[in-house]
Amino acid sequence: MITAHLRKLRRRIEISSEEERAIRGLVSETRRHRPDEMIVRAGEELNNSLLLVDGWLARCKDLPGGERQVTELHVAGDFADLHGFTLKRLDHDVMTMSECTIAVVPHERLLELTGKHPRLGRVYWFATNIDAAIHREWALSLGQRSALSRMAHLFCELYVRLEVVGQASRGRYEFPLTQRELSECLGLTVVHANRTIQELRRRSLIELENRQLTILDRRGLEGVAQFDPTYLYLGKHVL
Amino acid sequence: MITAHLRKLRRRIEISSEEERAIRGLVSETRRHRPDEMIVRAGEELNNSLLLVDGWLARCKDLPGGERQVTELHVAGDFADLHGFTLKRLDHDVMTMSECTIAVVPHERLLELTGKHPRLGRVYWFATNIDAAIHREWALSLGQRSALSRMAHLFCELYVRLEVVGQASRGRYEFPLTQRELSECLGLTVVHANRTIQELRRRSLIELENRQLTILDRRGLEGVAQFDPTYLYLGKHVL
DNA sequence: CAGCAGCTGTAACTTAGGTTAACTGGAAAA
DNA sequence: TTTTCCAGTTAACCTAAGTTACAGCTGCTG
Repeated sequence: MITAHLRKLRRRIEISSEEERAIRGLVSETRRHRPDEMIVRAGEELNNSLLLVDGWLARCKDLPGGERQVTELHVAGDFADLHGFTLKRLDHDVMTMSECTIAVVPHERLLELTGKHPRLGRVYWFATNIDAAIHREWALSLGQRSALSRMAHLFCELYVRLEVVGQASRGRYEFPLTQRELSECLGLTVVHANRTIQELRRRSLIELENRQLTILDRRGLEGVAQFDPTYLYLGKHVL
Repeated sequence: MITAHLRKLRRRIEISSEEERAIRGLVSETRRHRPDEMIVRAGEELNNSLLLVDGWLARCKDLPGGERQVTELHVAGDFADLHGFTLKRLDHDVMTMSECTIAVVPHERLLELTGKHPRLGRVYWFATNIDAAIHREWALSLGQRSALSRMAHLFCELYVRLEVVGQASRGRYEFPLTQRELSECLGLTVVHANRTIQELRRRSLIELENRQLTILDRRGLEGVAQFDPTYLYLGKHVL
């Protein structure tokens, strides 16, 4: 059920089998959701955090005028709102971008876990800090990279993150977002997002059809993205 | 020495006097820095976190071409790199924006503190999660707000954060950044940042001279910023 | 199986913000 | 003093991205 999550953790730190057992005990129930559902609303009080087992989620922030910015995308193995454990209510919505399977983790269990295993407390603290590092990289993209470079960067980031959980290989992964949703990640209009996809296609860097993304030239794509995965903290880490 | 920090914490959560004593014991030494110094370099191994006692710091991310994005500004009472406690190395530089007084907190002491006081562990986890919430609000600004609204938003955010630590009142605070540095926060060129300041002045929303920012019309400024401080989590919080 | 809704693709035109470059004025060197 | 330097300012011009509008396609659903 939560193998992707453990795989993601183990890509960064050691987890003993006892710790693994404790982590597996976090989940109280699992749920299914249809695409385009809002599963956490900004401001509502939280008693659970949601561990994404399968599918894609987005953290969305909206302006009164309706403009939307996605601040992070989540894939299998990610906690979508682990920060809700300390924040108690979120400053953004969480929406499904595809069919999703979600494991519910009650905050009491997290409290108990981090009490019994202080190291796992630091591990999950670390996990929210990686989310923050991703936010910073997105801010760099939004503030300084061109539309083309920004989109290329997002495709590179997702490739790496999906590969960790075995959902990307041989330059391919399923990319369930519509162009509108993609444009909301990148701070572009749909029309310009479309032009930008065309340009990446024209340069033979990617293919994108039927929700399947194929990276034709990884080097080339990483080049236009100026992609450096250090910010994902993938090396082995001691906590 | 770290009164601003305690004031900031207490604005959000209860801190007992015993906890206060433990927190005061974190600091090993304090240092002074001149403006425009790099005090933490991206990637270097960290054994300390830095608590800003006085002055302004910025978290900077640079592109190979030299473009810089500031991902967060820090003022008195903030930990500049508390996330370094779990990340061990940063994905960004930390630079002084003014003369600064900085208290050094060794990671061993943080480890000891969070071991003895698990609640304070959650408090500091909470603190890094607020930084992430600020990152998200900046991403929303960078992706969706106009230059004018974005700059207004930054001025509003800083007013609230400085007021908490007693460094802003009656619509005024010291703003030590140059227009170049300000432009790097906002993802604008210096020239356009300048035009944008002019426009805020023309609308009688702010004055800015000799590194002093005066907000002439708080309502008006918050209006163009569409500022809602919820993301700063200022209410009382239980952990 | 008609009709609608949502996603994708294009084109024509507009605009916010970028670029380059030049000028000002004050403060620190010299 | 004079010189240098840098933050701030302004202007002229340019371009990446936004806007509006429409057409084609797919997949529902009634």
